[in-house]
Amino acid sequence: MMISEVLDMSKASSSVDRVYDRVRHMAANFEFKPDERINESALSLKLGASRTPLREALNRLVAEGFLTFQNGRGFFCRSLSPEKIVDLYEARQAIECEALRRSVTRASDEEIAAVVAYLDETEPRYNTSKSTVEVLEMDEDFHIRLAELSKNTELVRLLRNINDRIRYVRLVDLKMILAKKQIAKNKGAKLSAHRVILNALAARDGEGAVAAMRSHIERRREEATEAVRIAYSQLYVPAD
Amino acid sequence: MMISEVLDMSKASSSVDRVYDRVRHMAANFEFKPDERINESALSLKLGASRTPLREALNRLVAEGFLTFQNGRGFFCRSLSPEKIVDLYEARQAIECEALRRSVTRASDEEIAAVVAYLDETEPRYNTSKSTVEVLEMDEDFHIRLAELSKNTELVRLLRNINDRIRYVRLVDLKMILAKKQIAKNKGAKLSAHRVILNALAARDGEGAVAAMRSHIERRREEATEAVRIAYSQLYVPAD
DNA sequence: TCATACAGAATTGTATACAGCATCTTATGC
DNA sequence: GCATAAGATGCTGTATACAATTCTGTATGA
Repeated sequence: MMISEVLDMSKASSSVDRVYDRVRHMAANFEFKPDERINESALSLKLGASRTPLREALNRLVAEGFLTFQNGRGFFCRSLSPEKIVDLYEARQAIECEALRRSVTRASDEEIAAVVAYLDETEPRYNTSKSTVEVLEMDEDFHIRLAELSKNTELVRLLRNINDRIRYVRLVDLKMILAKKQIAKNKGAKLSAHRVILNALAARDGEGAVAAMRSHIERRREEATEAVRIAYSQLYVPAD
Repeated sequence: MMISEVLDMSKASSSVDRVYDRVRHMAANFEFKPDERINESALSLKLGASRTPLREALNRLVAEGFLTFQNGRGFFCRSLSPEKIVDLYEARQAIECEALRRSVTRASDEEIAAVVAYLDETEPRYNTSKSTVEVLEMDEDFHIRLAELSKNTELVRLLRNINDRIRYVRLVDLKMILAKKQIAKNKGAKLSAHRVILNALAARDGEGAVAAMRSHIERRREEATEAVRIAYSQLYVPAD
């Protein structure tokens, strides 16, 4: 038996799965423009699969909120509006605060310590990294690990979905923040928002942790309208 | 031009949509047993459509959490476990409390009054109705109307999804409550939980409203484990 | 100039076919 | 009697075909 056969736990991922991953990534990053109609034949050709598995993937993505569907007219990229993004930020607050509330009683000291260790490890790169994509990935990863402490798989699932749907705007927002050099001001003296949340959780201070999380996300939510405006301008100008 | 053409806004719903509605209903009500494998050919025959639109509908339902999917083995009904149901109740708390928090500043007095009117109208039937299905529908409807006051379509969407996924267990739970005659005790003197939440919202008392909502749902969450046990026994005995 | 109607092209919606797995049955050896 | 292997069966995964619908571009009339 070959080593590759032993290591291959991927269940020989199907055509639908491959197509799904690709299209989801494309939709998340607005490689389809907002409200753009998706041509099934062209896309299936580009992805090297027939329309049948493509349409199955597209249907999944509609249910996940990445695409929309109109009878007889086919699939479209989701629209991009400040209202929609604000809605998602609020949903994120709901999910993450609830998760935190549950984590206070359900997460062991060891599990919390593991997230602290992750924060210790990644924090240096936070302020030095030139890649906004990398920074955002670390940020998302932290929030997911934190949410997982709640032991509630549904909350984690919802958070993953929401994160992926606001990723593009968050990326723009992050660039905006870096451009304004707000990071530099925050560096050093003040504890990072993540650290504050985690300290409160470790101290089993539910109210404090939730309050810190709420205001942490609230800050970004308030920037959403401007971030969407910038996102639009980025989407409709030649790539840099 | 015929009147029917003018009135027909239904866009001649497609085969996928019809199949989707039917299968979603079946899955919500556990007409498929937990973890049961779904035979596509048999089901497509039963629903009068070919496998192609059926599979598109099934893929949507996987993304919505009603079904699961395993590569090469096909589609299965979701499993039914106390842990999963508790997770969903907690997600519901997160969503509904967040919606309430937003409604405090966003709902007009008139909009709140409309929900009060709905409560006034339906409340008499609450304690008299023999149909648990009707009672649950009224309850769900109230919660949706309340959530809509937040003007956050994403929260409403999430709540709809969660409600549909816990409906079967809630129905069992409701029968359990009625059997114990807890309704009779609550009738009269005490304000209904819905009334308390709505009063707090009308008074713009966000903290009070959220606290009332949280404990309202919490009470049901605590019964989830027993309700799931009963649900299981109902599913695996001859229908009454 | 604008609106409308029509024909052709393009695209979607669904059925069907078939290859490839997974599962079940039966047979065989221990 | 039990475990295992081989063959048969049934189901899933995907491609393709074609019907039905929508879209596009052009021509016609007010």
